Amino acid sequence: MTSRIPHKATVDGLEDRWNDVWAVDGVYTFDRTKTRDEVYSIDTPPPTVSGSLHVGHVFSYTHTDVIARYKRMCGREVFYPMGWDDNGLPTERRVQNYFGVRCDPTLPYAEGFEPPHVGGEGKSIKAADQVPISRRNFVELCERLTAQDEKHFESLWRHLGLSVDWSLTYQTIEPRVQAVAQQAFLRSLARAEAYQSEAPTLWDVTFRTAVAQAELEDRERPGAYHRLAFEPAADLEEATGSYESLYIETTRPELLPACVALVAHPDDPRYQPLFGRHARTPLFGVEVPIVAHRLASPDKGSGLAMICTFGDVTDVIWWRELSLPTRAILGRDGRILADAPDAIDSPEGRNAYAQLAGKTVFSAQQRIVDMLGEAGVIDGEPTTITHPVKFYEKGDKPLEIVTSRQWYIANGGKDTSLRAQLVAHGEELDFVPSHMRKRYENWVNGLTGDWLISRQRFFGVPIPLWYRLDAEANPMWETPIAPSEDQLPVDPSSDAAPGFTEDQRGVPGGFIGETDIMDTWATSSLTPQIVCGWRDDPELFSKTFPMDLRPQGQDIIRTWLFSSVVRSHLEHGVLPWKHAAISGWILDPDRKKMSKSKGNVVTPMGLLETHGSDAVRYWAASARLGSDAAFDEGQMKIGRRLATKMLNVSKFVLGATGIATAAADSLEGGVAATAHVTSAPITEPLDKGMLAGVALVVEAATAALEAYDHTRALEATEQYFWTFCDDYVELVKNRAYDGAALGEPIDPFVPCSPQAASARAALTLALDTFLRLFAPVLPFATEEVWSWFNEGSIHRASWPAADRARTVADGSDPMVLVAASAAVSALRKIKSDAKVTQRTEILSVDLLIPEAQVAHVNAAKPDIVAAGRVRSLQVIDAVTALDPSVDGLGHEDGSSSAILDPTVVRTENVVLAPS
RNA sequence: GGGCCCUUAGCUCAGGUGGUUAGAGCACUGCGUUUACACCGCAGGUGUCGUCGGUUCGAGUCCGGCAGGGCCCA
Repeated sequence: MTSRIPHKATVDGLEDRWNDVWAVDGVYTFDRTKTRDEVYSIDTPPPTVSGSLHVGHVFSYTHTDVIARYKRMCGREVFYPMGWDDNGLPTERRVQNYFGVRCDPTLPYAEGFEPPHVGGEGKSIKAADQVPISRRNFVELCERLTAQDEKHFESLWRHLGLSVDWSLTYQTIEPRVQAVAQQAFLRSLARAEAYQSEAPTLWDVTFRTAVAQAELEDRERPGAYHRLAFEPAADLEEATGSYESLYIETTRPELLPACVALVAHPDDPRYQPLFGRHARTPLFGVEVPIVAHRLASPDKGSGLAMICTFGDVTDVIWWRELSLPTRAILGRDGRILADAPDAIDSPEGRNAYAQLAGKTVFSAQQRIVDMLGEAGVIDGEPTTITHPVKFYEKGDKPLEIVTSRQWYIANGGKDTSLRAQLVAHGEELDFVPSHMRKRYENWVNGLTGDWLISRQRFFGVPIPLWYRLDAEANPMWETPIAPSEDQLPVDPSSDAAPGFTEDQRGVPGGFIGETDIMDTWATSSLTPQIVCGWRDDPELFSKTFPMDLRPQGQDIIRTWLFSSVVRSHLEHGVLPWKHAAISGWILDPDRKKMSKSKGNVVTPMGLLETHGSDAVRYWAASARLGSDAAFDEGQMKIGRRLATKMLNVSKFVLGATGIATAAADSLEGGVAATAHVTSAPITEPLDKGMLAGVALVVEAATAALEAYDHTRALEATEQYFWTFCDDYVELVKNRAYDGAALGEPIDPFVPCSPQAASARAALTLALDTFLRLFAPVLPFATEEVWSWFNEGSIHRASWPAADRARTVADGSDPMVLVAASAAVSALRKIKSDAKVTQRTEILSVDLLIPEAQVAHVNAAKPDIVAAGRVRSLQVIDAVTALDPSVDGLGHEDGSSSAILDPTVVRTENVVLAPS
C-alpha cells in the first residue's frame, strides 16, 4: 500500500479503502491447514434476513469481532463464518407478499417457474390471489429474495469492519443446511430421541401450527368468570339427599360441551361427599364425574372447577392424570367443530350444540352466555378479571389446545437423567458474564415436556419421512420410512419414498410424505454442525468442533443456546463450545429497550457514516458483555476523537523520528527507517519509565481480553494512550527533534544525540504497541497508520508482548512519567492561572516535589524544563521545604500536610517572562 | 409467586479477596491557536455511594430486611 502519510489526517473514508484491501489480500481468510490447537472457531448468530439490522446487532457483533481480532493477533487461526437465517415465518410471509405466491406442499415441483409478480413489498396479498406452488419452488423464491437482503447485510457488516471470512457463509434454508438438519433428525430418530406422539398440543389458530414451550409467552388479557349451575345426577342426589345445584366458575363457558369432569381439591371439606358421584352439564345434559386433584384451588371461585378438553394446560394435566375421556369441540381453525361429541346425545343437547357449531371461540362464548342466561343456569353477572393467557410469541390470538400427532425431540423435559446431563453441560460452559448460567439452569429445570419440533407450516426444512399406506390407504404412522443419509436433503412432499415410485403416492399400498416441517430452532440449533462441516467435511469438523465461542443475546439462551447444547449432547456427547459470550440490550436514553414502535430506531449504516465505523465500534466496545448499554452518540464522538488522535499522534511520532521522511520515498524506506530507529539504545529514565508503563498496560489488556473483558482492556489502553499523547510526547518533543529547525524534515539515518535517539526509539516502540492494542477495537485507523510504515496488515501482526517493553524499560519505574507529568501540569497551571499563553517562558520557579518523587523529577528534569519553557528550575524536596531555615518556603501558603501530600506538586517563587 | 441483574457526580459508567481524602469520560466554566491534532490542549467545581439494620477497629465493598427499575420463568 501507499507509504504516503496524509497532510491532514481523517478517519473518513477509511472503511471502503481498507475493506477493499482486506478482501483482495484475504486477510481474514481461514487457513484450513492449521491444527485444532491453532484454530479459534466462532459460532456466529445468523441474523434474520427478513428483518433489518439495528443498532443492537452492531453492538453485539462488534463484541464478537473484537474477540476475533484479538485471537487472530494472538496467533490463532480464526474460523469466523457468517450465516443468514432465512428459514421461518418472517421469510415465508415476505415471499408470499413479494411474489404473490403461497406454498402448497402437495404440489409437484415446477421447473423454471416464474412468479406472477415481483416486488409486492409491504402490502399483503389476499390468500385467494396467491398462486400455489410447491415447497421446492417456494424455497427457490426465498433464496432469490433473500440474496438481495444478504448482500445488503454483508455490506453493512463489512463497513462495520467485521473480520468475517466471507467465503464461509450459509443460509439456514439452503439445501446443504437442510441436509444437516435432516441428518441430525434421522440420527435422533434412530436413537429414539426423536419420536412422534398423539397428544394435546398448544396450537395457534392463526398460523395453524403447533407451538413449542420456548415460543410461548403470557399476556395479560381481560376475561370474565361466569358462574354456572350444574344439576346433581341421580347418584349424587342419592348420596346427599339434596337437589341443590353445584356452582362452578369458568372463564371459558363456550367449552361447556367439552366438559368431562368437575374437580375440587381432595382436602376441600365442601366436596368430600361428592367425589366419585356425578353432575349434569347445563344445556347439554351430559353426566360428568366429580373428581379430586391437588391442582384445584379451594379459594378460587366456589372451589369447584370444570375440566374441559381442553381449555388450558391444567386441563391437560387433569385429563392425563385422571384418565378422563376426550371430548374435543375445537377445530384447528379455532372454530367449534360441526359435530357434537358423542356424549351429547339428547335432542336438546344436540340442538344447543348446533347453535355453536362453526362459530369462533369468541362468538361461541357470546352465544352460549345468552343461551345459559335464557335457561336460567347462569348465576349473577360475570365478574370481569385480568388474567395471563398463553400466546404464541408471534401470534395475536390466544393459543388453543388441540390433539394432534406431533414430532418431539428429547430435551430432558421428561427424562431426569438427560436433564441432569444438560445441567452439567451448563456448569461446564464458560458463560460470560457467569450469572447468565442461571438463566440456562432455570430454563432446563423448568421444562415440562420434550421439545416439540414439528410445525404445520409449509416453508422450512421438511421432516424427512414417509409413511406406508395400508390396503385401505390409512397411513401407518408407527413405521415411518426414512431416506438414507446420502439422499439428503429430501422433500417428502415432492420426492417419492425410497422403494416407491411417485405414482404410488396416496394410493392404497403406497405411501404418503410427511407434510410437517421442523421448528426453525431445529435447524438453528445445529449451527456448529453446519459451519464446521459435520456432514460433508470431516477434516474441517475435526479442526473446528467443538467450537471456542458462541456469541449471542441473552433473550435466546432458552432457545438457541439450550437447543444447541441439546443437539450437540445427543449427537456428540459434548458441549458445542467452550465459551458463551452474552451481549446485553441497547437502551434508548429513556432506559427503554429500543423499539421500532417508539420510532427511536436509528439505521446502523447512517450511524456508521456519521461517526465512522471505528467510532461506533468504540461505543460498542465500551460496554461489557451481558450488560445493557445506553444508545449514546456522545460515546461515539469520543471514539471518533480517539481514532483521529491515533492518526495525528502517529503522524507526529513518524515525523519526529524521521520515519515519515524515509517512508515518503517508499514503504521499504519507512520499514528500514523504523528498524533503524528502534534499534537505538533507550537510555533516558523518562523513556524507560514510559515503556515500563506500556508493559503494565499490555499485561492488563491481555489479561482482560483473555477473560473476555474487552471493556477493561480498552479502558486501560486508552487511559495510558492519552497520558502518552498529552504528557510523554509533550515532554520529549524537543529532545526528539534534536535541534532540527522548524519544518525541516528529519533524516532518520543521520546520527543524532543519544538522548534524541532514545526518545525516537521509545516513541516508535510505544506507537507500535498502541496500534496493536487498539487494532481489535479500531481496525480502520490502526490499519491506516500501520500501512504508513509497516508491511502487511496489522490484523495479522502479533499481539504485543509485555516482555518487549519491559526488557527495554530495564527495571525502570513507571512513576518517572507520572512524576514528570505532574511537574509539567504544575508549570502549565502557573500559566493558566496567570492567563498567559503556554508559550510564555518561566524565568525561574521552585518545584516542591513529594519526597518519593524527587529522584524521578530530577531524572526527567531536562525534558520538564523544555516542555515547560523554564529557564531556571529548582527541584525542592517537600520535606526540606518545611525546614524554617530554608528560605521560608514552607510558610508561603498552606499547611505542612499539604506540602507533604505525596500526590501534590506545588510551585513557588514564580518569575514569568514579561509578555 | 420464584429466579437473576441493577440502584455511585446533572448524564453514561469504573470501583478483585473490606483499609486513609470514592474515580473516569461526557456535560458545564475559564484559559490557550504550542514545528501531530480546534474532530485540539490545559485548568477547575460537582457525591447523604437507593434505604434501614447487622458483622467489623474500619463497609460503596460482606450479610439481612425494605423500596424502586429491568429481564426471565410460573
